[in-house]
Amino acid sequence: MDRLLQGVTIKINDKLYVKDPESSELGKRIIEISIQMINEMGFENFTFKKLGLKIGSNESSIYRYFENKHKLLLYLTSWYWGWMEYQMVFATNSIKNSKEKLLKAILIITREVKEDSAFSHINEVLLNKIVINEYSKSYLTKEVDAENKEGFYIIYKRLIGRLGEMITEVDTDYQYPTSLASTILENGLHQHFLKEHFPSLTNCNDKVTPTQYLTHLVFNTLNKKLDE
Amino acid sequence: MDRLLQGVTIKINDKLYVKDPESSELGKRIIEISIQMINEMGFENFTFKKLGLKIGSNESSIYRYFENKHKLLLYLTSWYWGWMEYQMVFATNSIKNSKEKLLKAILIITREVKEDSAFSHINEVLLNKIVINEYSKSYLTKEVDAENKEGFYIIYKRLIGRLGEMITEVDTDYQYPTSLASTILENGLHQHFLKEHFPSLTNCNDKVTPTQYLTHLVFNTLNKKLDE
DNA sequence: TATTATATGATAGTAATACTATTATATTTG
DNA sequence: CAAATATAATAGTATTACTATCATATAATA
Repeated sequence: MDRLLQGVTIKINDKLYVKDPESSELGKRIIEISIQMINEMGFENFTFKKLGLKIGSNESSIYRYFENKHKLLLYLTSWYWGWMEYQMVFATNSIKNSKEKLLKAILIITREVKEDSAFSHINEVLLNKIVINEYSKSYLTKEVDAENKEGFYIIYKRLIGRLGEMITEVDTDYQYPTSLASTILENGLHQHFLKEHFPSLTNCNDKVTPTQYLTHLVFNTLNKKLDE
Repeated sequence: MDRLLQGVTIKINDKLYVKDPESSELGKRIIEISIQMINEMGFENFTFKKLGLKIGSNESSIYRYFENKHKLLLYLTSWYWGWMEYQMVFATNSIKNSKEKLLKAILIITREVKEDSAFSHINEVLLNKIVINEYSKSYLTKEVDAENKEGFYIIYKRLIGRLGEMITEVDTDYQYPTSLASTILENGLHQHFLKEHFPSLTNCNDKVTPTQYLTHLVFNTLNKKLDE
């Protein structure tokens, strides 16, 4: 899995950056260190000035890569969903059985990322945490419709589309495949958040994963038990 | 329903305000107009200065009621969840049948608020929209654990607790009642958001409500069909 | 009625944020 | 070697998120 990633690059909407951060060392450092910093201090407290200070570069140089930190967040989260999509497609492609396929997809999407692939400047473990804690902020804005039109969320939408299709393959009669796909993605993140900060609001814990909960939810809803 | 609300007040954690906004005309205006403004411009663009300007009061006077806009958001959303809890408890109390009870609870929690009760300065229709668009921001912060300890989320937690109990009453063997309760609350809001901004990511629309989707999800998961 | 709290308003000020603009310098490429 | 390009340094602006101080209006009490 990891090795195969070497040759793969995730294509991000080029309106999200001024200059492609993949095109230079500084750009890559911006990505690498911003992931660390957003994790440590949270998106609200993170600023380009602080980032510049930490990477020993200038604030103005960072603005040559990203218009503002909101676009940077969109860039990072797009990368994450692109990476998820790649993994999901790759891992499910060869699976013939539609239930097994969906099962695998849910696993990939809702599991906690525990290992950094170490093949790029992007730390997927930290990025997963960023997505859990900050992703909603990228669309819960007054600009969401305009940005949606610009295509800033296409990867996320494509991923949900694919997952929705897998759901339909398991149960053609199910009336809410797209909603359910959205629920899996979004509530997957949410259950991880609850586990960490509101343990009394979830049954997920050290033993029970969000994946288990959501898998159970999905397969019962589709009325197709795993052992059927 | 509405009439009964007249005598009921929702008790909010008093650490959320400096001075109780219910205790004065200015306080009530702060609440009333801030709900309007957060709706119009979004939480990020909303400031106490702008609020002061609009209500013909002084920025410094608003700070005498709320430390900052984050606390104001917590106050507003706490009120909302308290109002939801009241409605839910009131409407389900007399229902003996546990399935019907849960059905009703889900309806109340996930339906779109369409009418303002007009008995207070709080516009519940707008407040519902605020909760849909801004609630996550109240807990997706680095301060969440500290604020949770302060009890800023108790009403929300209590509501989920109650809903979780209702789920257990319907199916004692179900392993994830709390997670499912959280999913109903959170994904209820999310499906409303998707309906509005990402119609391609949901099956909810003018004809199909988030309530229908979630009701179907819950009762299938609990393996107890409504017509059983 | 005079005194005194209390609430609100007006003004000023600070540090930080989120940028934009300009100029200088270093590095790469043709 | 010249020219283009990337980055750094510095300065400056409007806005935000406050804090502090003082003035004034209104209400409560002696």
